[in-house]
Amino acid sequence: MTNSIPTATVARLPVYLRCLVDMSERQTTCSSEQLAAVAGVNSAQVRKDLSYLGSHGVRGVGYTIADLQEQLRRALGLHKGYSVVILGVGNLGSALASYPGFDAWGFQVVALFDVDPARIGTMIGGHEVRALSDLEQTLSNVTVDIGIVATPASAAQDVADRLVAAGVRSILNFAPTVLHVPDSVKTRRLDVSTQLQILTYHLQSESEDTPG
Amino acid sequence: MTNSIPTATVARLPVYLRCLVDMSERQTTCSSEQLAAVAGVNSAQVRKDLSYLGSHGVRGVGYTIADLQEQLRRALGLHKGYSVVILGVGNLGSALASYPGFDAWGFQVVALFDVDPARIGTMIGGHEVRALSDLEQTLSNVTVDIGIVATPASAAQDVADRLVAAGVRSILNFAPTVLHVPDSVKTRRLDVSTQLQILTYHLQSESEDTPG
DNA sequence: CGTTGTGAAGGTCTTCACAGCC
DNA sequence: GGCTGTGAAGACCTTCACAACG
Repeated sequence: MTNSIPTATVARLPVYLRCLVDMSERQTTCSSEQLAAVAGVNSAQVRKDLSYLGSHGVRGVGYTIADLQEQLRRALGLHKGYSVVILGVGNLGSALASYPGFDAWGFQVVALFDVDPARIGTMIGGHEVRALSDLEQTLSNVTVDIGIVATPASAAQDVADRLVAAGVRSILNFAPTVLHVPDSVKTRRLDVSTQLQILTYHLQSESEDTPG
Repeated sequence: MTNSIPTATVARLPVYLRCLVDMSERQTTCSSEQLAAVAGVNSAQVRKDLSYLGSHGVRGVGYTIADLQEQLRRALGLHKGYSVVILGVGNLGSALASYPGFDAWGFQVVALFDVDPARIGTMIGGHEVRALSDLEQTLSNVTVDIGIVATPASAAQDVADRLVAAGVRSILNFAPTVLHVPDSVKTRRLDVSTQLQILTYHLQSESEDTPG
């Protein structure tokens, strides 16, 4: 299947999906214009994005919400289930371990890891925290699709290397670091301070524009 | 100052800054090639990005790390301090309230809010949790630069509206929702499930390519 | 000699605008 | 009539490649 969807489109599909789930409580059909308004994009964008999934709209009417949801879930691979491990259970990792959004989208947390002896053996969100040194052991027994790195920046690359060595193909990185991994492994960064700094750029560039 | 930096560049500047902070422990100077390797981008990209800040490199040598850090901080507005409020102190909001990265970059958390009576009045990360109904009152007494929305999706738009009405210009949104705000207000989304779904797209599109 | 700064080329993404269809 | 699907245009972003320079 050479049906590759442009990156920019892929990044919007989860947004559309969520909007459709919301909408489905109120309507069964929706136009590209409506979806665009809710998702905060241009309607031509929506139509072009959806056309990569194959054309499932009806001219003069719009899209059937239920069908479109199904298409999106299929395109994003959400009809399968995925297993997840969380590395590092400090404040953020603990919060993630209890995050209800995993279940809701078919992700199953299979293990938590940390290096802190005070945390190892404790239960968080229904899972026992294991020693990080047991990572390889655990990954040899269970298939893990996604590793979530919630360690301090200093430990992130090491942990990522070990995940990669153990065959994990996807990493969600909360540490404020760029991870270096083979091309075959996909990583996404979710870094609070980077995003804050992008906001401060705009805050300050506005105040610069103020005439003196 | 019509010195506007392209969006794509602005998004990379925080990454460069962090890389330079790391590097500064080991060296005083660095080439675009080196910075590019660490930041995971092309070296021409680095040079072009940095050229928007004005040209501060030395041919044949590279950039002085300390100077470049200073330029980046200035461009991102980090020489000023910013005040932050956190809306919603569930798992995620609580974790954020204790996040050391705020202080490190000059952000000051000035208040936490929640609707849950069991949480109101408790202390988290050295701050007392206030009733969300006191939001307007508080914002009329203190200038707040950035609102961090860590509420459930269902409350996010309401909270955002109230922040905007109270004059907050920047919002960091952890709720899995697209916020609708005036153009003058900047928002950034940091949504775990969106990012996970982008990862699953790649996981599944690979397995599709496997010849049958 | 090594590295920057940048014009030009090449991609990718977004938006327009309208034919085609229900 | 209303809305989709899409070619074409335009905006934006990245990469190349090399002159300029310390």
